[in-house]
Amino acid sequence: MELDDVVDMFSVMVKSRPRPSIIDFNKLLSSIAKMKKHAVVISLGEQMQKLGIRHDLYTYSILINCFCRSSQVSFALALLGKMMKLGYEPDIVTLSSLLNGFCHGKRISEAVALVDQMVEMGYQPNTVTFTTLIHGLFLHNKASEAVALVDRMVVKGCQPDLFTYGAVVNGLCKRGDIDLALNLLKKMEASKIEINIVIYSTVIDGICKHRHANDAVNLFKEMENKGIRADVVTYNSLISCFCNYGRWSDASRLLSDMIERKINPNVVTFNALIDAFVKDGKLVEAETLYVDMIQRSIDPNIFTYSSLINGFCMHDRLDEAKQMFKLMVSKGCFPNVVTYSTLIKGFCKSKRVEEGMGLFREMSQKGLVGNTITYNTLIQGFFQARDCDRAQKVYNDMLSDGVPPSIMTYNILLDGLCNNGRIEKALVIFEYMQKSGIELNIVTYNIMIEGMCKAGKVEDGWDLFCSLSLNGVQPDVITYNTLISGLCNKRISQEADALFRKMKEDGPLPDSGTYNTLIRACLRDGDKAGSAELIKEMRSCRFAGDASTIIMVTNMLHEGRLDKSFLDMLS
DNA sequence: GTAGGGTTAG
Repeated sequence: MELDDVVDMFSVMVKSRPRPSIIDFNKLLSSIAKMKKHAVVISLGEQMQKLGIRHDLYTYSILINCFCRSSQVSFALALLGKMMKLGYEPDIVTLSSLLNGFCHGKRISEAVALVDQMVEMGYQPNTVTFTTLIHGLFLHNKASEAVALVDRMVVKGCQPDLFTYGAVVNGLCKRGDIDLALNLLKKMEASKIEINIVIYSTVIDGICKHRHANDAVNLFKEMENKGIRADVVTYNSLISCFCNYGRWSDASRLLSDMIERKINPNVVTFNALIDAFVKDGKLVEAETLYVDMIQRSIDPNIFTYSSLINGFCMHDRLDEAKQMFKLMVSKGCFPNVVTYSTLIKGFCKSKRVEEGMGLFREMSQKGLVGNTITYNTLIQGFFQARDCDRAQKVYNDMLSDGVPPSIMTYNILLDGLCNNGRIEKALVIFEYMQKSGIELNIVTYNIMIEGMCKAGKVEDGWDLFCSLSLNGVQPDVITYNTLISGLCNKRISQEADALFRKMKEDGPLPDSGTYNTLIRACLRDGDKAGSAELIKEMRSCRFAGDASTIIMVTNMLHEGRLDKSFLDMLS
């Protein structure tokens, strides 16, 4: 039955005489609660009150549960007080509802206290009570308390059931505590609780995400040897895991394996494969799978379309991306903020930021709210189009729309300003960031060091580099390369060499960029021996001359300033 | 007639 029908029935019941019993009203409220329409239940409860239809213990219990489910624990508590005044003693069910409310709100300490109070008041907590609290503890990142509670409930004579183990296993796997989860599987076997496929799939998925894929396959085999048959979800976890590691043949072997076993792949299976192919630049394969899934009568959904749109955008095939966008709408599958952001990014990357902005307005008109990523994309788009003012305006809009900037937002701002010759403005923002305790990452510093070097302020870049360790940030290869390049361009070769030595002593490994920058600097200085030395070292690290170095050497060759052996050395 | 959990994909 639909919600409307049930509500209609309520009005009929209210008018009919004699009035139906409170039990009938409770049944009706309960059915609405099962549809998760908690607000409706609450409002019908109020109407009953006004019409003089007295609540009983069950009515209160249902209403308290609905208040808790809709994050209005304080109202639930008020109702509990009211019902107790009327002489109704709450039972374990009502109190467990309340417990659930505390757990889902930010009141985990009250949840813990409630269970203690229940015991003091002579209630015997059951598996539902404990499971609810365990779930709450995981929600609040208190995994060890949750695990300890499983043991404590056993001590209190309450055997964990499948629900309890499900909650714990899931909580542990999400955190990557795989060993603890595996221990629990053993415990379940010892206490003769049948481990079902969902529990196994949970653990297999956890291993996929936090351990080696082969370990997941081993558990998969172990499970099947015990006579528990994998289902599509189990396969989906493994397939997406293999895809993430680029193990295409393993993934497709699993796909044919499941088809052969008549475990039908579903939309999730195909989405995992399509998305992974797209991200790896294999758009043709992704499109083939898309055709394949349609042939199997599996309907693409918003994930499928968004992945394919992303694929077209990555290859700058914006017309096809837009076509796919229109297609999904025509199929009744409506784009969300991710779909729009993907498309907006495609347009921005293609220097068509105005069209990106148009899409942003379109999505806002449809009631979709841009998130941090959406705004970041547009800000970056305007900077790339050298329109600092519009970029700045989008940033201001972001703040006034209440969307929180991330460190990525700031990095985009700093980078955009630096690249558009507005280093002074970037410095103001950078100082603001330092003062307001925003956690800067190495990318932030790299942007500023590069900006300073480009603006001819290599000394400032050097100072900033020296401040890194004070701020607890490790320089990476880009930091070194940027500063080395800045020093070379300023013809401060000795400092550049010193930095290169420091890098080799206690920094990240030099890469091709490091060597090429130094080699070009040597050549500019006319230091043939030094550059030959560096080239030798670079080659021994299996790097080769890059385009700018080769062009430079070729030019010098033509000018007769170098002999041909130099070019040969480079590659 | 009232309470709890768990798996996959952007």
